[in-house]
Amino acid sequence: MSKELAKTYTPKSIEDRLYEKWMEKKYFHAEVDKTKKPFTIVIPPPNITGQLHMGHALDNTMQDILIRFKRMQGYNALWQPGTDHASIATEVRIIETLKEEGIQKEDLGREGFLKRAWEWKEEYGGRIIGQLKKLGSSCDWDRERFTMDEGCNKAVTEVFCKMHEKGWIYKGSRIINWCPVCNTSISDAEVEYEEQAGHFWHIKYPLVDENGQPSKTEFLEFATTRPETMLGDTAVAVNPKDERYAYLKGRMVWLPIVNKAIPVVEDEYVDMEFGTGVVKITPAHDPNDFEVGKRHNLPEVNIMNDDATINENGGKYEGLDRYEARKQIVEELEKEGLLVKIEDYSHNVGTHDRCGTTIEPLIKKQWFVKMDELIKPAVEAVKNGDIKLIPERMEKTYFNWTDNIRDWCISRQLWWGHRIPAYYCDSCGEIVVDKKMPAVCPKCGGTHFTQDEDTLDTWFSSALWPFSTLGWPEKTEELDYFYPTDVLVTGYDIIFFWVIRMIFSGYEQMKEKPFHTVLFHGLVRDSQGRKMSKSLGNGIDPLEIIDQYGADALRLTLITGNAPGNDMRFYNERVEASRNFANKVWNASRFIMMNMEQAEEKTGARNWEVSYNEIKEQLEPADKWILSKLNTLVRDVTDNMEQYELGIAVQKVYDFIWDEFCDWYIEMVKPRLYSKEEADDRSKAASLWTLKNVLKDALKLLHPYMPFVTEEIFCTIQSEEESIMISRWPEYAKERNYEKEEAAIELMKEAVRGIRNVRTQMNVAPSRKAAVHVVSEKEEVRNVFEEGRLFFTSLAGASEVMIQTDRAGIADDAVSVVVPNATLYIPFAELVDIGQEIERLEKEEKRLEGELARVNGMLNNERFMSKAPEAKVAEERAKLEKYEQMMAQVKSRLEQLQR
RNA sequence: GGAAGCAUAGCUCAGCUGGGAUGAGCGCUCGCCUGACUAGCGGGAGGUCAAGGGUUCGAGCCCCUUUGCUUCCACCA
Repeated sequence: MSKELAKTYTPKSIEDRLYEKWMEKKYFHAEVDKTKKPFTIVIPPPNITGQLHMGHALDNTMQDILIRFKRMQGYNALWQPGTDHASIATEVRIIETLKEEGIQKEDLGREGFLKRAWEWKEEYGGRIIGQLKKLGSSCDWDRERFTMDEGCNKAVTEVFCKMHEKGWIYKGSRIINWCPVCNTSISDAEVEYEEQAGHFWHIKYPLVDENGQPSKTEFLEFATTRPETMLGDTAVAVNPKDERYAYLKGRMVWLPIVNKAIPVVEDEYVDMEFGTGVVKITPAHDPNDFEVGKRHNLPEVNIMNDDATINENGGKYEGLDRYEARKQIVEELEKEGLLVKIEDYSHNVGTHDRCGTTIEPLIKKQWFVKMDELIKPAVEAVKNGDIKLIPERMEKTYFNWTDNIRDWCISRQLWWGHRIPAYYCDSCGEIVVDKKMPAVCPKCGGTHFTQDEDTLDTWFSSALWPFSTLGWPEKTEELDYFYPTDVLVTGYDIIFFWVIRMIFSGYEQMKEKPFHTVLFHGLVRDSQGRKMSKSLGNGIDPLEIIDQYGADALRLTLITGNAPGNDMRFYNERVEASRNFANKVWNASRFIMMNMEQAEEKTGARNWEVSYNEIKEQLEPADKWILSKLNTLVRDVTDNMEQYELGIAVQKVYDFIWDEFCDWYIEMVKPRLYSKEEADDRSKAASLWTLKNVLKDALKLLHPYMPFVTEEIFCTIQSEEESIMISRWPEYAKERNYEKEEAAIELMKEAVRGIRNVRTQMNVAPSRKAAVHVVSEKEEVRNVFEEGRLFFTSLAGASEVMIQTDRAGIADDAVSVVVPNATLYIPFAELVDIGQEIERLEKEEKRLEGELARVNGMLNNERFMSKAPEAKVAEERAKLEKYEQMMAQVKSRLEQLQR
């Protein structure tokens, strides 16, 4: 009849099978159901180019925990999955593979290239999904989306047109970051600064004399890190307050090589303290110079082609690469005697975060999103707490960005992505932004249009993810029901790219926040604290870890021992510890099932398969104690999880299962289970009932963290529910609080620990079994144990051992240990070294003195008394009383011993 | 240049709005193959909570200063 757990825990043999079962049963699927409260998470869509890495594993484990938890709590839990087309990343990868075949993307043409890209998506887009499944992610795969599927495309076009109409999307000529290798503009957020060793070239330009010729005697010296840009210089700037250069007002300088006169302008931007206080101005190739140029109406001379070679404005340098041009220009300047000196200089250079190429600031016509109005509700939402960031300190990073926000450059010169819905009239060039190609030009009546060649920044579509995936811009039931979503889980590294943009998009399009909480996690680093990266080759593949230790172990490892938003180090020893825990749970469960089976064989009935009320009267102190402990655990764990303190919550479950349940309760209950007496069957049933039900609830608490092992055990041990993942989350039950029993067993644990210590010190041969009877002068303690017997295996072999238990705080209580069949009687005096005992008591006395001082300090402190809540004061008063009692006992015992 | 974080046991890290560091895992060490589990059981050693100052009856936690490390933002030619 009974199913059995395999003798050894082998995750490989259970995980895939259980996942398939869950899929088949459609447990992950959520439908609109107005009778239930929704709980929604949208997945940060992984790139289709992606391979699951530790960051994903952490991110998705956290989401899965929250979703499974809420699902068990009875929410209609939807975890909305999908993937991101990742325009640049994917396009770069495809170009790479094409290169291997000796094909250029231009050879294929736009359509041919896109065909390849879609094939590529089909081939690799599913890979990461399969990997997420390995992890146990309970996403609603029936709702899987893609940022470039039909619905998302619609949403993108809709938003673009709406915002354009509002004037918040515009096309403008600006200086942008250009990647000469990817051949596209990139946003500020995609620029990564890198410290590079370079040079500082000190150069001088001759002033222009009265005849309009370069002076032979007057020069203006300055320094630059990019001498080649001089080809595009249109001015030289000094600070208006700089008296050294006051004489330059209105004069011109001679731009060598290009051989023309350019003005000297005065601008606050120039730092007088830095270098010579003179700056050459190249508006077309430097963002700051661009601003200066705008202020002084300077011409913008672009000297570069898109591939970073010099263009026709560079005269004889035309066609040279930027670095080659630099070399030759420096040589020429030197020949002319205009090079003063070369200094070594290390400075930050902007590079493209995707390919590492040094970016080139260029002036280009690009599409921008105007941010000043759009950002306001996003700032407000975090300020007034509508959206909570966890940990809170992330707010600083958030505001740092919003306060310095600049317009968002959204056009990319790529093919893979959402093509901009802007159309140019072939006859008059009029720009029409519309959802589809217009038929007639509103300006000239022309009927032929060409669509803008550019595509949108990949984050433009992901910004809409929380509502586009739910059907927007259509008015869907889903949108109505699941939006706003609840929690967003992500790494702090994409707060600017994604989080902020989703927030302002949500407010703008939906008039409502996209989620109420953002839960940030840190980076997963290697065992030495380095970032995991391909180039270092120090990445740990989560799939290998799963293969070796199981997904459960990996998940537990990623969640424990880490506070929100902090980076964590990953090393195998920690995974091993997690796997060992899974194994522990496995074996404890085997033990319980084994005993149930034996009991059934003996009595022919499963007389523990009853309700709590039916078994209540038969429970013994140990049973009540563990039930009470479990009850508290349920409350605490639920609390922690609701506060998103996942690591703390699971740590508590771990401690409960291993220490309290396995190491204490199971040991205490063994003698009862092994008893051959028929009279003990009732007691046996009570313990089996407790074992099974405590285990079941503990498994439930653990399930969000370790879904596979808990499901396998749950389904084996029990028949009425078909899966733990749709079972009911345990709830705190007041009637299962047994304070007296709890206190008594805790006391006894202290005592037994004492016995073990004594025995170890005396090197007494171990006895296998022992029963502990509690003799207490306190009535309530006696009452608890009157009927109860507590048995231990692997316990000390002494009998009639008196142990002081004032450590647990109750005076004059003592424990006597009776060992069956033992003939050895060891008087207390022989067991305890009097000197040691005095030392211990003196230490205790000192500690109590400290405690008394502390509590007295509090109770006598006016400020504390006026401000502290009553409960707190009462608690402290109780402590005071307890400490005073203990003190008295310690003192009398000391006196006794010292005599 | 601006900002944030970290500094607690040999290692990696928890410690909630200030109220006893019996902290956790790993490692080390001693003793156990006890009928669930050697992926285990029972003990033990190991911390002036980075340094200095302040607030407080009381500080790992709050404030200031210093030192060291990490990260983010900006970028001065």
